[in-house]
Amino acid sequence: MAMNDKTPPDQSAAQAAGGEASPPTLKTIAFMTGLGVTTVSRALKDAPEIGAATRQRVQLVAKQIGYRPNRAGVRLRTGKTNVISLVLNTEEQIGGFVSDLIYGISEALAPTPYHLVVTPYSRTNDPLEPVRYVVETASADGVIISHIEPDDPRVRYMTEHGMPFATHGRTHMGIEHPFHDFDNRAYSREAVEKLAALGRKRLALLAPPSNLSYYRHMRDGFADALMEQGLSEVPFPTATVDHSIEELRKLTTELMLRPNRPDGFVSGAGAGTFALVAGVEDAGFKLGQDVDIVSKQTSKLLHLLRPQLYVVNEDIRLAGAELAHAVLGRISGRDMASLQSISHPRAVEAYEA
Amino acid sequence: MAMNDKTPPDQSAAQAAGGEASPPTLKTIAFMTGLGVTTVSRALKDAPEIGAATRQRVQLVAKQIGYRPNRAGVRLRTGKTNVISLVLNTEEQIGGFVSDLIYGISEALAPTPYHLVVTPYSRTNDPLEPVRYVVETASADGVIISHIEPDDPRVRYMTEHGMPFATHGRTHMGIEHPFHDFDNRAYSREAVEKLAALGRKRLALLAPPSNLSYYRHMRDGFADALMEQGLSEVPFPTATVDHSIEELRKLTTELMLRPNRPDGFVSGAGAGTFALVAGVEDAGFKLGQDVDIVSKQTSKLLHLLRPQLYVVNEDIRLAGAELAHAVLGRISGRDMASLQSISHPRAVEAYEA
DNA sequence: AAATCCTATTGCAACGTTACAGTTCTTGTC
DNA sequence: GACAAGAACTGTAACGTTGCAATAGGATTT
Repeated sequence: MAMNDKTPPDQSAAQAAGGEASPPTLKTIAFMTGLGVTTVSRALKDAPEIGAATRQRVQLVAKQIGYRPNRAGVRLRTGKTNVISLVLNTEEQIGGFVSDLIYGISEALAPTPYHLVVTPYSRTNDPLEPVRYVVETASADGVIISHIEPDDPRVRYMTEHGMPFATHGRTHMGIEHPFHDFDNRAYSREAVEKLAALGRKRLALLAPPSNLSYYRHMRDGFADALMEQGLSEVPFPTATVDHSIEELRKLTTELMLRPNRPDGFVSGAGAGTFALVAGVEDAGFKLGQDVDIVSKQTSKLLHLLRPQLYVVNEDIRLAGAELAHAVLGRISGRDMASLQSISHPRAVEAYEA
Repeated sequence: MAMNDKTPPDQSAAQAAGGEASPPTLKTIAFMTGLGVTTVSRALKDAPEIGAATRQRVQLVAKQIGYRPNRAGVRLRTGKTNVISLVLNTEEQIGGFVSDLIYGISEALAPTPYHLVVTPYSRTNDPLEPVRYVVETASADGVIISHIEPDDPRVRYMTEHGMPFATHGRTHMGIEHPFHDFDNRAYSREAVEKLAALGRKRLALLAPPSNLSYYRHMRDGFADALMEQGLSEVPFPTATVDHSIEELRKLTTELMLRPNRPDGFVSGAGAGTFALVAGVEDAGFKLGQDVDIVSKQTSKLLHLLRPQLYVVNEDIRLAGAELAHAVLGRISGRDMASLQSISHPRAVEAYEA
C-alpha cells in the first residue's frame, strides 16, 4: 500500500545541503506528523474537530521546529493583514510626541501578531489620501489617526467603508467610534484655578490649532474657569501650539510688551512652552514674579526649566497603548463603550528651583 | 468560435450590486483588454516581449481603473515584501530623535512601493532578537538599525544571512556595510576649540554610552583637541547621555560643587544638555560667565534656553532619508561606496539672549 | 514551398494558507 | 446485522501574482 503520497517538502534536501533552510510551512509539519496539511492548519488554531492527541502532537512539532505562519499566505487567503497602520503627518511638530506614541503602540502590539506600519503624509497632501490608500488597498486591519477635528472626514470615510480605527481625540459628528483622549477641558480649568490661586488676573491661552477637537475642549475649560474665577482673558493673537518655535517666541515677547500684558499663561503643549518662557524672559519679565505659566508636558524636559513653572503631565505612551487596544478591540468586535477612554490630568505640579 | 473562455471576474456583478467593489486585479484588466493575465502582468512591468501598442493599452486601462498590485500576491509569489523594517528600542531616550528619524525615512520611502514597519524591542530583550525575527520570517527586504556598537552582533548576523541593512553609525569590525553617520569626532573637536577660544581650561565631556560606536569618535575628537589646545579634562563620573534626565542634573550639580570643577562642557546630546544647564545653575553658577556649554542639538529647542549656549545641529531627518536610500541602494545592488555617508557639523553657532 | 526564426501572446503551475465539501472510521441504536 | 450519527481527518480549490514552457502567427530565409 502506498502509505503516503505526501511529498516531503524539499526542506530536508535543502537543509542537508547546509544551505539556507527555507522556513518550515504547514507542509513541513504535515510531512513530519504524517497528517494532512488541512489537519495541521486546523490543529494549530485549536479547531474543535481535531482530536486532542493530534492537536497536541502537531503543536509540539510546530513549536519544536519554530513554525511561524507565512504572513503573505494568510493575507492572500483570508484578506487579513495583521497590520495596524499609524497615519502620521510628517510635518509634525517638534518634540517627542510621535516617538512616545509609537513606543506605546508598539508595546501594546508586541504580544500580538500585529505589525505597526507607519503611513505618512505631508501637509501638502489631502489628509484623507493616506487613509483612502489604506482602505482601498486593504493594507491594514486597523488604523490609528491623531490630530482629530470635530467633524473629521477621515472618521466619516473609515466608518462608511467599515475600516476599524481609533482616534487620538474625540469627534462631534454623531458617529460613535473608539478613541482615546486627554481631558483637556479639565486641564485648562485646573490651570486657570492654579493661576487664580496665585493671584493672577489677566490670563492668556496658548491654544491648539483651532480646527482640532481639543481646541474647543481646552478653550471651554479655560473660558468656564475664567468666568467662575472672575478673571479676564488677554487674547493671544493668532498664535497656536503649531507655530514655529521661533515665531511663537517673538509673538510672546510682543504680547508681553503691550500695555495690557497677561500675568498668567496656560500652555496647550510642551514644546511651545519653551518658546513661551523664552519670550517672557526676552521681554524682561520674570517667571514666578511678573507672570506664571502652567503647561502641559509630555516629556520630563520642562522639569529642567529653572524659572518657576507649573506642569501637568500627559502620558502619550499610555495614549498609544490605549489606542492600540482600542483598534484591536474594534477589530475583534468588542462593544464600543470599552474602547473609548479619557485620561484625566493629575493635579498641577509645581517644579521650583 | 468560443472567442474567450476568460471568465469575467465577479467584479462587474459586485460593482453593479452597488456593494463594496473588490479591488481590481490582473484578471480584471485581462478581461477588460481581452488579453491573458500573464500578458497584462508583463505589460505592466515593461517587459520587452510585449508589443508597444498592447503595453500602452494595458497601462492606460490599469491607470484608469486604479489598479494596484496586491502586495500579498506579489509577496507570496516572489518573496519580496516591499517592507523596510526600522528596529527600535522602546526604552528609547527622551526627545524627538525617533520622530525625526521616522519622518526622514518615510519621506524617502514615499515615492517607492516600500512600507515602513516599526519593529520594537525592549531593553530586557536581546537586541539581536528583533533582527533575527525579521530575518527568519523574511518579513522585510531591508532593515535599519541605530545605536551601533563598534563590534555589532546585529551587523554580523544580517551580513551572514544576506539581509540588506543600513546602520545609523559606523562599526569597526572589518565588515563593509551601508551606513550614515554624523561626524562626532569633528564635532567634539570643534566644540573644544570653541571653548578654548572662550578661554576655558578644564573641560568635561558628557559622553554617549561607552558601548556605542560614536562614544569612541566623540572621545577621540575631544581628547585630540584637548591635547592640541593644551587643556585638561575633568572626568564626568559615570554619566552618559543615556542617564535619566533627573539623575544627570544631580550629577552635574555635584560635579560643579567639587574643588576642581570644570569651566566648560561638551555635550553629546540635546536632551541631556537641558539637564546640564539646570545642574550648572542649581550649583549657583552662570553660563557664559563661570562656565560655557557647547551642545549638539537635533531639534531647535536649545535655541530657547536663554543662558548663553553654543550649539551644533545634527539633522536626524536627513539621517533618516540617507539611511532609507542606503538600504534601498543595497537592495537594488548598488555598490557599497555610494551607500556610505557622513554628515559633517557646521560651525559652532552661538545663540545669545 | 518548406523550413526557420522571431514576435507577441498564452496557459499552467506554484508560493502558503484556509474554506468547503467530502471521506473514512468508530460508536451507538434498533 | 444493518444503519445512522458523529468524530477525525482528508483533498481540492482558490486568494493574486509571476516564472516557465509552449504556441500561434507572421516574416524571413533557403
